[in-house]
Amino acid sequence: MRLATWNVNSIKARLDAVLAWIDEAAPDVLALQEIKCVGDSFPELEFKSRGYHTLVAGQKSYNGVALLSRHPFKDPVIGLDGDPSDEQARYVEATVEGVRVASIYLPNGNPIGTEKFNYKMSWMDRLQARAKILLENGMPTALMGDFNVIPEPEDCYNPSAWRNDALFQAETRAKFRALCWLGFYDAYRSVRPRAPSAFTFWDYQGGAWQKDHGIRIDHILLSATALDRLSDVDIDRRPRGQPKASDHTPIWCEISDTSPAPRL
DNA sequence: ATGGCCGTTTTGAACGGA
Repeated sequence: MRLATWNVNSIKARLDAVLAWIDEAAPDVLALQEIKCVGDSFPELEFKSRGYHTLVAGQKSYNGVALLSRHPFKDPVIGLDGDPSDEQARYVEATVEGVRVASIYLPNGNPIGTEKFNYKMSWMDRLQARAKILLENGMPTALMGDFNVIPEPEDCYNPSAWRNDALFQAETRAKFRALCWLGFYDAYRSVRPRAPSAFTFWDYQGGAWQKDHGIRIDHILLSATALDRLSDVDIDRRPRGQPKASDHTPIWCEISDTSPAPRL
């Protein structure tokens, strides 16, 4: 089963690019972020005609996440527990073929020292609480999306340029690591621990793409039971180089039906 | 100094992104 995630920065502006990518990459599940539309405006029919079910947590103008799947969804959950007053559409979760999958758009949190950063921190605490429940449920699980976290200095072109950014704060990175200590594994680094320039985002400004001044902030976190079935993972940089691209590019992984044989 | 963006919204300056 192939799982993928992509912050598309408006599904309306990116529809042709997303359709072209799923035709080529053929993911079984694609988690989308920043669809920037309400559920009624989501191009459900275009995906349905390609054999995909859709599950949408929409919001007008900002945020918005969705899941596409070739197989039916079971037990969908829209929204993240822990703050009933939170109206931002940043979380959707469901079971596909016995795997629990989530599409996550974690708050940006800039500038630091403001209510936006506090919101990011409390959102990460809520995600931690949800992740704990998912592990206790015991199903193989993939948390996929735009985490807005640069985990390590190697995950950005110039760490000093990000020192005062919410994406690279010690507190932000510590909460991301807490998810890992809980039992969620960074799929990309599990397979490619020292791959350089493993970026998923390049700013529109300053020729960042042309200079490869990127950051790795889109992640697939796998429970141990899902990691045990991981056979491949990669970042597909090609969509970022297309005209009218999103500032993010997709990352995907392959989960085998059974665990790969031990290499002894 | 070593850059210049993009998508959204009661269409045009403001906001959010990272």
